[in-house]
Amino acid sequence: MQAKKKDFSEWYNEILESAELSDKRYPVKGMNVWLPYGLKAMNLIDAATRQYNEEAEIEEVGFPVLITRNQLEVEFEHLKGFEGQLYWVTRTGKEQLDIELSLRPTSESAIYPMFSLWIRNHADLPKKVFQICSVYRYETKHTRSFLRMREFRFYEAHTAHADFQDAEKQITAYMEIWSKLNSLFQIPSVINRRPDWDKFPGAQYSLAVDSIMPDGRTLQVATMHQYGENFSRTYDIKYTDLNGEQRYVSQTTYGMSERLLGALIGIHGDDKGLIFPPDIAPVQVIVVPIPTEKADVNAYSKKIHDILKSAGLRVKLDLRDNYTPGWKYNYWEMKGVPARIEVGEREVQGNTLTISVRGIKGKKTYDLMNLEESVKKSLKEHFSSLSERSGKVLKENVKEAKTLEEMKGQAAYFAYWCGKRECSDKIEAATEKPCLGVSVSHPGKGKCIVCKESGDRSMFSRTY
RNA sequence: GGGGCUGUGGGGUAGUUUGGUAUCCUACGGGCUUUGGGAGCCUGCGACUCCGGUUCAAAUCCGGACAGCCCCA
Repeated sequence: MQAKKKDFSEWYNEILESAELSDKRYPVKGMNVWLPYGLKAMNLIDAATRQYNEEAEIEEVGFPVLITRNQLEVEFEHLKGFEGQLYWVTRTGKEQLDIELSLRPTSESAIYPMFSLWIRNHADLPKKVFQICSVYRYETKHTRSFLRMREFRFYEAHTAHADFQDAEKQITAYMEIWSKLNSLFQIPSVINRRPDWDKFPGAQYSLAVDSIMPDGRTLQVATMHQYGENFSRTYDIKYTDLNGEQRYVSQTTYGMSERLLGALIGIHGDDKGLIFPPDIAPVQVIVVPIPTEKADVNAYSKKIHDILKSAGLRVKLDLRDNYTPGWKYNYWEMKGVPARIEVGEREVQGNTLTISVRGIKGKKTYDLMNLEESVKKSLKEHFSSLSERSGKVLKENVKEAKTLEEMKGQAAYFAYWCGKRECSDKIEAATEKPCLGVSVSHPGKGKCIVCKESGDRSMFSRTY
């Protein structure tokens, strides 16, 4: 396998294939096949998302993939943002369709006409829904597994509120959801408020979670948008307030995608392969027997497996006899399994188990009596070493810059910026790093790095 | 959006300049043997991206499509 630091891009491509996450040989550009192991990881991300949305009282819904031309052809800047990227269904096997249908690039235009029917009076508000679905964007010529696809798994929440203040509270709630999710993921990231010229089409403002990849580029993994009344005026979403007056709702949305998985792979992996955080690992514990004639290691391994399984852990027993134990160690390390239990003659005779934790050197021996707690302790050790490493990525790859010269390195940079496009253009021209906006998660005040007027700590980096 | 490079068994490749029998590694199937950090031997299966052109003859030369990678905007 390619060393991760030497050629991140090559490493990333290789690991997707050898860890059997995704098969990119499918003959349609930008559309890959989800393999079982990759899909399991993605489904675990789904599960966490579902849980936190439910806790935030956002209800899951499922909207159709097709959107009529009428729904889309509302005169509105939102659509202009996607115009060139739409896939159209224009005919059936035999005839042209009277009303052409588009594959959703995102679901505002699918959901909001329904909001307009559902929302009648103040008692219907706030209305909060989300869905997990595939979306379709015919955009880039440079596609990349999980990071830039023409079909990709999308998480989108849409809310409607009685007034702007309530909608603003929702943005805060989104940040809490992200923070819960990232307490599982440990993705080093910065939240930035996108410059006006780079916000989502139709939004009043957009906040983005930019994750930092090991090569110093950033990857946008989540966005939260304040729509205000921009969409409700277009899609006629009104309610009757307490005074009997008709009012437009204020709306918000957040979006995330399979990029989350791409970010997890990119951030945590090493030269041996993947490293999954325990909550996202399709297999948390692998049990590898070491065959010998002197003890029944398989029965002992099976016992360990069964105990852990009934304790609710995702555990697997590798009984294949055509591979050596050493081969299996490498294989499951490459697959990113957090903990490995080795069972040989010594363990059986001593009633012990040997645990090796991915990403930590050495092995530890525990008494079989303490099986469950030893494994859980090992998973905790795994998680804290993983989050320590990811904290270092943030420190090493996001630097404070006082001059343009300092911003020319291979990293992402914080610099003070006055907010004028003229200044950010100058920065980009000099450093090849576009402006990601004023940092919300790492705020600060100082003089603009270009014009010396007062400014805010802002982020600049090359992006994926 | 502009430019460059590349498509050979499942994966990685030699062969392409100079047209003529397609190489090796790995994976996979079968068999024997082995197993405390990627074992060994025997044996077997399997490929020139697609469409068109040039030619007695095309993996090789030409054109296009599709796909992948890289750089720039």
